[in-house]
Amino acid sequence: MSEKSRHIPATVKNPGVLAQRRAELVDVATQLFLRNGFHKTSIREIARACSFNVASLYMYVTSKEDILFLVAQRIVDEKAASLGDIFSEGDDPVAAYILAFQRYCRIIDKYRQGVKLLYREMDVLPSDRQTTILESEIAVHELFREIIDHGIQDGRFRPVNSGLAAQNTVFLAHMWSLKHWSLKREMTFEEFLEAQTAFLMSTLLPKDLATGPNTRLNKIASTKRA
Amino acid sequence: MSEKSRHIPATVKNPGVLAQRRAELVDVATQLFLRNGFHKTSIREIARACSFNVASLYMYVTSKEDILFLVAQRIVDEKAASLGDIFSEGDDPVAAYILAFQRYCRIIDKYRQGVKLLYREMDVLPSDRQTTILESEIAVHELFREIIDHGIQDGRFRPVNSGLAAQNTVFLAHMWSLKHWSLKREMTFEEFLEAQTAFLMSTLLPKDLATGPNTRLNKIASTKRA
Amino acid sequence: MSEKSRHIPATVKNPGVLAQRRAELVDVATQLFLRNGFHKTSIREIARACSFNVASLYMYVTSKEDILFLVAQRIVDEKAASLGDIFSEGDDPVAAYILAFQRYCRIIDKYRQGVKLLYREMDVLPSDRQTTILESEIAVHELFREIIDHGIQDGRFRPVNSGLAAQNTVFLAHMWSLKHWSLKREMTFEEFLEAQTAFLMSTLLPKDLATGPNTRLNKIASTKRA
Amino acid sequence: MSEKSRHIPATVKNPGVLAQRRAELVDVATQLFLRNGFHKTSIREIARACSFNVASLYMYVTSKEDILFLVAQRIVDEKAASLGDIFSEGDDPVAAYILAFQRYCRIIDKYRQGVKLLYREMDVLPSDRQTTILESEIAVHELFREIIDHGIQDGRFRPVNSGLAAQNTVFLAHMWSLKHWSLKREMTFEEFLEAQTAFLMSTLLPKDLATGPNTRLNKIASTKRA
DNA sequence: AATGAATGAGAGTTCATTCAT
DNA sequence: AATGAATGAACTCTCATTCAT
Repeated sequence: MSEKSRHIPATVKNPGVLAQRRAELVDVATQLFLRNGFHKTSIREIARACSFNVASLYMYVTSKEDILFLVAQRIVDEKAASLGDIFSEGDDPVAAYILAFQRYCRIIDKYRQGVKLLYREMDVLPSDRQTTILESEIAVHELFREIIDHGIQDGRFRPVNSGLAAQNTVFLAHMWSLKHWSLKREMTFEEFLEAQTAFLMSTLLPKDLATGPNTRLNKIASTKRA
Repeated sequence: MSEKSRHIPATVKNPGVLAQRRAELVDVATQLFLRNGFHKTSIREIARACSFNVASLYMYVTSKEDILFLVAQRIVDEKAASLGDIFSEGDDPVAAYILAFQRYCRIIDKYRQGVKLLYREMDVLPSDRQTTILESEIAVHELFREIIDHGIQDGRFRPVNSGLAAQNTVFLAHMWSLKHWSLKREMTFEEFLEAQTAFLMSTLLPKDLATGPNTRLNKIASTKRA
Repeated sequence: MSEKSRHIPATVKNPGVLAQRRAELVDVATQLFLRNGFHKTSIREIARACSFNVASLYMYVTSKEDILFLVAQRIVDEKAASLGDIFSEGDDPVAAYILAFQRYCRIIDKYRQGVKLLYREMDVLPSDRQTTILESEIAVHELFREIIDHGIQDGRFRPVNSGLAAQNTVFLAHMWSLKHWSLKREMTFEEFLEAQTAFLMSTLLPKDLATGPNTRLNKIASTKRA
Repeated sequence: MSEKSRHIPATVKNPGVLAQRRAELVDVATQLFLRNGFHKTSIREIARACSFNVASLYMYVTSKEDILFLVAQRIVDEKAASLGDIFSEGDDPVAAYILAFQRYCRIIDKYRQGVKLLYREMDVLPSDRQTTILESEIAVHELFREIIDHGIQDGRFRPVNSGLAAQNTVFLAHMWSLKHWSLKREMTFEEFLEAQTAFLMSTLLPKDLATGPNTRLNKIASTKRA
């Protein structure tokens, strides 16, 4: 979890103040980055939008790049927090998979713009920082892979390449963010969710189940939904 | 095809010269944008890298943004050209789909970085320019959708939501570009191609075919490959 | 000695504390100024290097300039202290001169970098502060001048312009500091000392002594050396 | 002569324009550096003082440091040009030495502030640039050393350490610049010149000449003066 | 058609210093 | 007496763009 590379030095000492004002800073920066992108957002703009003096801002971060890292971190962390324990519950891998995917999709929907931001501006960060962020993404892959592997062992899933299947799962959820401009014209989020679930299940379930009506599957998920 | 919004004003009158030198400009700019991103590439850098004087460059283009548009256009156009007539041939929708997908994937592999660039920098363009670029993307969706619809009508494909299926098809090809940092550690392009083909086919083919060995499918594709 | 202009106001009342912590401050600042120069050393750097908080530092000093003044003063004072009573002892002006010069040279060697710092950064100080520092230098001139005048009166020295001779004496000692980059490649400090002593003596002693072997002169000095 | 390290890259191509405007820039910068020092002079100040836009200024230099280097170079070059051929003429090393010293002193007087600037700000430059500047200084040492060696071989000078003697010669000329604040209160430049000449001659000439009246020596110099 | 030179605006960052506690 | 946090002003440098020829 490379705790070290998550650290960003600050001049401010009081951890409470640091956390609180950084939160303020990151909030504002996130808004601006989402709206105008990283490069078109100036430090002065950010400072003006919070109640920070430009120099004060630099008590909380070392560089503009740091702000992007904090923003990325927050998105990733909130995503992780939202994911919570959806992977731990239950023994049925099919239900677990569906539940997890749908929950993950809802998180993507919630952080739709944040996800897009990550895809867009990640390369600005130095590679160790990128790695830190991407580790979180990989963690999600792994969780899905575990479920899929479970399912394969149980004979509930077909013996697919679980690594790619997991990545496809995650990527097809991200699609709601990256292709939103196109998808929103054709379907609602709920429709996307249902169709995409069916789509994925048809790649995992053995033939006889895969072709059945999806309603049952979705019902499982809906029942367990928070 | 909104021919109008494709137009970029220039001081240079001679269309031959315009086309030729723009091509040079776009070539160089593409390289630099791919390597360093749009914002970290300066006009001076571009001018230095081709045989242009900074001021001359502005005879072929109105702003730096225009260059990005031209670059985006070129990527999109080359992709389109590469696609060529892969959709027109044959009557077998299954073979057509597989062939088209695999060919599209190869194009994505070829323009891997260009595709990434598009995802990353598209938002810099004003929305009408974005639309122009995205129309080309939509065109690809449509082509896939047509094949799928064909297949559904023929009974060769399941009655899926062909719109989403088409977008998934395209998006899962793009995955090779966007997730290359992760995928390349686990598989070669050919492996990706094969697995992803199987993945998609299992969502389209009726149960009895979907679970069959994929070798046959790939053989079809290989046969028709250029 | 313009005691007034030596004073630097402070918020701290307790004179003991003031002196002690100022000493610490000046110590650290001297190191940093020597290493990086006055302008490239920031207040924060100084505060970080001692046990001071930036704001606390300002209780002992009114401005960054003050610190430079204190540093300059300390160098000058330590030089003065090292000089001590070398001028008072003995009646032989020749021996006294040689002893004083060589001792002064050793002090310059000891404070080599400090001397350079003074030459370099003195102009940053307001002119009254400069004067305060330079008075100390003038005092040294005067001491040398007295010896020389003595020698002239005794007939041991030629009737030179004692003012300039004194300044030359001091300046040629400073040379070890200012031209160290060049001199060190050609001679050791002891060689410099001996040669420079001979050089100066040849300008002061009447013809018959001046051309004699210098060993005798140096022996005198060596004998009385501390 | 490390011609390479003398070069400073520029965006401006026309060498005439480059030279002319750089001269303007260096002129102004010299004034400001002399008056306020390098660090207290801002780029904007310099730009304002010539008719340069800040960005234009950067077409002629790469950094503020470059300007200091150019200023230093100009001082050093003008000094060198002024020195001209004073060393080549004549066969009499005594006359040559006196002439050269006095001429050098006049140059120091002319560039009094420039010389001080060099002593003060040289350390700001990176060491290769420093070396470039100091080479010029060393060249002067060497010229004096040659004359002195000549004189020693001819038996006109005493067998002193010619290296140190040469450096002393140069350094005592610089004294007029570095100690001007003090010297000017006690003597005019001409008085300084005469006294310092006598001072140096007494270290070089054998006893019988050294103690003679200096008027003759000065007369030699005066005759040959430009 | 081409280009060398110019420029206003603004970028990110750091500074010496002071306030509030 | 001490300090954590704050700040206005200034810094060097770069940019996309345009003028004059």
